[in-house]
Amino acid sequence: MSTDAPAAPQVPAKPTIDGLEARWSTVWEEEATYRFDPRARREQVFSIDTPPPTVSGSLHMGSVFGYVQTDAIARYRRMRGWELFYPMGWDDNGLPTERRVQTYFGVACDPSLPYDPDFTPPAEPGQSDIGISRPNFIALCHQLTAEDERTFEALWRRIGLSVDWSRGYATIDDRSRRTSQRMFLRNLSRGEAYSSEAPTLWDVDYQTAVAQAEMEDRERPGAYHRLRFDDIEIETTRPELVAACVALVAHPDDERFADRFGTTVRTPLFGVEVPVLGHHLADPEKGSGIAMICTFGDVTDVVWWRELALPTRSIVTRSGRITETPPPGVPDGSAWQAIAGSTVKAAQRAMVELLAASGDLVGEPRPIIHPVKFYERGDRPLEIVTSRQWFIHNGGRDEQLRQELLSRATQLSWHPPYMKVRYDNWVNGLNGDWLVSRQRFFGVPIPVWYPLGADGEPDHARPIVPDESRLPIDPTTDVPDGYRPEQRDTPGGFRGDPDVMDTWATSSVTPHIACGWEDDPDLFAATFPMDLRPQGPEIIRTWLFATLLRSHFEHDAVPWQHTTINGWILDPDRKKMSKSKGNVITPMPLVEEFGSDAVRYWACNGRPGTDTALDTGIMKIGRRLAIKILNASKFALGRLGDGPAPGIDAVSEPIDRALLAQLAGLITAATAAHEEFDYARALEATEAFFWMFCDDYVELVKTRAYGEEDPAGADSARATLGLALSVLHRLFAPFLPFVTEEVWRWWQPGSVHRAAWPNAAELGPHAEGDPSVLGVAAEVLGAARRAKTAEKRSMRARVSELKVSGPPSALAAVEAARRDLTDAGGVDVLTLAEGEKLSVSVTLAEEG
RNA sequence: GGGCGCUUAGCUCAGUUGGUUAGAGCAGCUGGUUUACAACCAGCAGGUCGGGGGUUCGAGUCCCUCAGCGCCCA
Repeated sequence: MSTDAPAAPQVPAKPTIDGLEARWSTVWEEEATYRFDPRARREQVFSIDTPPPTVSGSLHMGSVFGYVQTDAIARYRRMRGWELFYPMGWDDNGLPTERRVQTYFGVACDPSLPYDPDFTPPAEPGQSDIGISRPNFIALCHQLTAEDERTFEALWRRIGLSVDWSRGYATIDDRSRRTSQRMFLRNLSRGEAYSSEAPTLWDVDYQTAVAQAEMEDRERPGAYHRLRFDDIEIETTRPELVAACVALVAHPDDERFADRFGTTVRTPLFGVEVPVLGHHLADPEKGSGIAMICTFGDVTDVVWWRELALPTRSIVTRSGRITETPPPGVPDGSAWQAIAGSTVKAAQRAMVELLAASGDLVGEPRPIIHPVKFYERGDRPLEIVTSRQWFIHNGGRDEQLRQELLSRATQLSWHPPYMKVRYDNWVNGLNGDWLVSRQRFFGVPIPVWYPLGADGEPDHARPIVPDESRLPIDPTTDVPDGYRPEQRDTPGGFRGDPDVMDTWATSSVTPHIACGWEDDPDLFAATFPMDLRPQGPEIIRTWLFATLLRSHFEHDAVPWQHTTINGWILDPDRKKMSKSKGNVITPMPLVEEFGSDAVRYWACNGRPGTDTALDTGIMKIGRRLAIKILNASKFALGRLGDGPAPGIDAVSEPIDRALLAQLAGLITAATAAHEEFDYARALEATEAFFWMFCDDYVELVKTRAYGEEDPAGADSARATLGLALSVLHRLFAPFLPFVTEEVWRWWQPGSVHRAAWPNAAELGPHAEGDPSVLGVAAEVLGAARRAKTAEKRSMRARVSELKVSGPPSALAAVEAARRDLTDAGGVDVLTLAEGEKLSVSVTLAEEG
């Protein structure tokens, strides 16, 4: 705060809220209002792990919603005196960017092509994608995300996020790649990361492995086919996998098959001998009670295959086609030739025809609707293929770790608390380790190489890791220490891991990227563990969980103290807003129509964690509120005269003391709400008080504040107006940063956003005073207004007599406010009489 | 199928340990403009708190149950 002597207010003749965004965001940038002071000590810092927006995603009101709520929290904490560490990152690595680049430019990445330094993308995407090299493709990813990031930053500045823009990062930049790779190597060295050749969920279109967290169920039509294996009939929805069958399985307690366990049967068409086995996961109620196990039809097959130690007969390739040659033990006969090389769908048709012809299909296929697993961004059902992948332990196969992670989450304060259940559900439902490798291009490379034996085969058990000082590296172009570039892919040489990491593997270290883990120890010590992680509910299972996991391993601690989970944004018809539904609404037109403060008002009206409909009606109210603040401030400051407002000692009138007592209650309530991260309640309380202040208090004291007859009474009113205005400006500042900055700078030094949060102690002894006088006076004034309205008279009509009856306390309050009441109500004669309840009778003067 | 949340005025929503006659804004209706604000002001009207049952002196609030909506997980 400045030490300048208070000066007379400088109020523009015709204030407006239009254009405030451009003016003040420029000033904030120049004055570095939101710049983090790195000299701050940890106990002074409030650090926020801001979600890096996916820049390739569409900008919509859902983005604005959560970020504005967090900004209101940040602004409150800053005014409370915390040094805010509030950086913003961009999530640009990963498949969304690849997809966007592909469609935007009409290109496709082909890693087999050489780099073309002269490549320029076509102005318009052509009929078919142009194949380009991996370096060319990545260059286009960088080019497009840079543009997207400029658009996002412009919106965030326009909407008034108090982010320190000097501390930005992108999840693909050097710092993020270094941090992400370093964390991976730490996981690897402690045995928390490992690679394994294993069946994994696989998207046949994107040709990449997919993690459990990226998978979703979709209802799809299918059919049960009843197939004969010798004398046993099984039911399956995937008859095309008969060739991949390795066993039949029934529940061990199922008496129907008691004498068959341990025997074998032959598969139809192929005649492969397979055992009949028992396993508790077989559901006696489902189909005929006995199922075929294939490698691999679904995740249960994988469990059976592993736990029953079955052989592997994979027939589905990474591209989603049946292999050209049959797996070991399966005859290459006419049945095989009918499906070899065809798509899974075509293979199913062919198999059903053959099975029907051979009589092994019993009856007609029975159509059903059943859940099928899809990659969340994919179009075809996931297959399960065997490939070498990297995993990180996550408790899915380790009960002790699972319990540790459940317990770790209890060290976090969840706002609202019930959101923690989603985390618990997720952790309890994990059924395997976290698959972090992806067979994609625009991501953080897995930072390892493999030594090649004399036969040219890689030794995956002994990966070569770089020294941390070399990070970030790209093992497909960088060379491990002790090797020469020519040794790449040669016997006795080395090979770089071609994969990149799951985008969440990098997003899960955003606290480390932002806080400068290992790069800037002082900054890290001042900001980590962070104070707050704000985020959406849909990424509790991914972002929140993975970040907690990494911090658990690396620091044996939670990465933040608090997490706030925002609600969904719904379209005006209360449907979830999402790109796929095509109901997204872009923010900029709304910001332009209503103003940033108004859009922020709407967002801050959404309760923490509560889904909120897009409602321009609320924005209109926000706009009116901002204008009202402008006008009321102009008026009240105008009443202060040519000099500064009188000090608190000038407050003497009971009604003024009552206003300040109520104001003290407001400060206490708003502060308590903010402490609970309940910005919406703080806004609601402040807004309600403000309208009362304008409609009742200001109306009552406006005449007295002129001060022509009673200088002491005028000073009391002016001092109170000044105090109330100062407090209200600050209480509104987290929500309406532009209009509050505007009015604050008419009469106060510095920025309202660096001003001290109001404290009831500022109001001195008045904070403890009797607030009731104002309420009684407002009630009496209301009676006079009602009478005038009932008579269809102007509010300026004179009241010839106002009779108030009521208990002594009420009469004392009316007496204390007598002059303000007669001024504001236009009352000629005010008489008091004792009575049971407060009642008012009004006699209006004759018209004319 | 399991979990979580929601259901209060025509609309959007508050309602914090159970406690006077259930609130706000918007929309509606009736009025009012010379002296901060018509992007304004004053006032009015509008609800068996989703249905049913229970606990209690007392239930929008706690318990059970049913229905509908939404989300997450199978």
